[in-house]
Amino acid sequence: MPLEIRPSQALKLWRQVHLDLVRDHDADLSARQTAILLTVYLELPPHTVRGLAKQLGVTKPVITRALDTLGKLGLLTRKRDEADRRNVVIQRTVAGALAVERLADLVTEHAKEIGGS
Amino acid sequence: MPLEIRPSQALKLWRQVHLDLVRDHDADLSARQTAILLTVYLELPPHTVRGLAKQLGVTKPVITRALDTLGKLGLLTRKRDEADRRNVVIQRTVAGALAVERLADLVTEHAKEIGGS
DNA sequence: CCAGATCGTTACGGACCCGTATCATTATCC
DNA sequence: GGATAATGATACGGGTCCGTAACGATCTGG
Repeated sequence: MPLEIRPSQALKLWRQVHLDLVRDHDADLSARQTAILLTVYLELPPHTVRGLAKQLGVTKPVITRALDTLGKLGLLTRKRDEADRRNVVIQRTVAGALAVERLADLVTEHAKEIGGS
Repeated sequence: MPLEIRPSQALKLWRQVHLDLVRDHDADLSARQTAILLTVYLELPPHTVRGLAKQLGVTKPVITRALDTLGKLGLLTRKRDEADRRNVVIQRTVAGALAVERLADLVTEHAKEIGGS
């Protein structure tokens, strides 16, 4: 049973959520940062810089810089992989989980407000 | 009949669409630009710089710069209001309508892929 | 008319992000 | 061990955006 959304509903939803994100002057993540954050919190670990770069179709420095920013915001952490010390494992944080949860609530709340017209 | 989305579905949808937006190296609009674009195309005209600034809760220069970028991309146009020449009216374009439509399709397509688990 | 208000834009200094190229560290394989 | 490969981080030059403050153009009211 797929999720049924009509184009007009999708646009209304997209707009309302983005309005909230813009008005909430704290969390203004770029599309890349959002994609990284959600990938780390939705997909099974482990997550590496290389793996994320491949999934997003971008270069490694892009991931490194995004991790710098997301780490500064406390939304995730980096740790050396002790098995293979070349790798860096990206780990979740409490603050990050809360931010993801808040985003989920934001979307679902606005979905409720959108009539099925 | 409200639109029913559970939090886990919302997050999957948000991630998949953002992954597509990141991989599509053309249209990487910021959250503010997206909010402006969708407001212009979903809400009734006329749209002014001041009105958009108030709706988004940001300052006027932010809107001006976003309109510069969106205009350079051909997604909308500015026109002097002849009745009150202090005002600037933001108008839609064919390319902008297509971009909005493409975004709507992107969201609805990914919604279909998300199982109702 | 002319002072004041309103509208959108521009100037400026600073911060962030990008893509390419390069680097330091670590593992692999003969 | 030593050459090679792989990983993530960094350097650099360039572009975009931000927030505050100022600006020119235009309307309004006495």
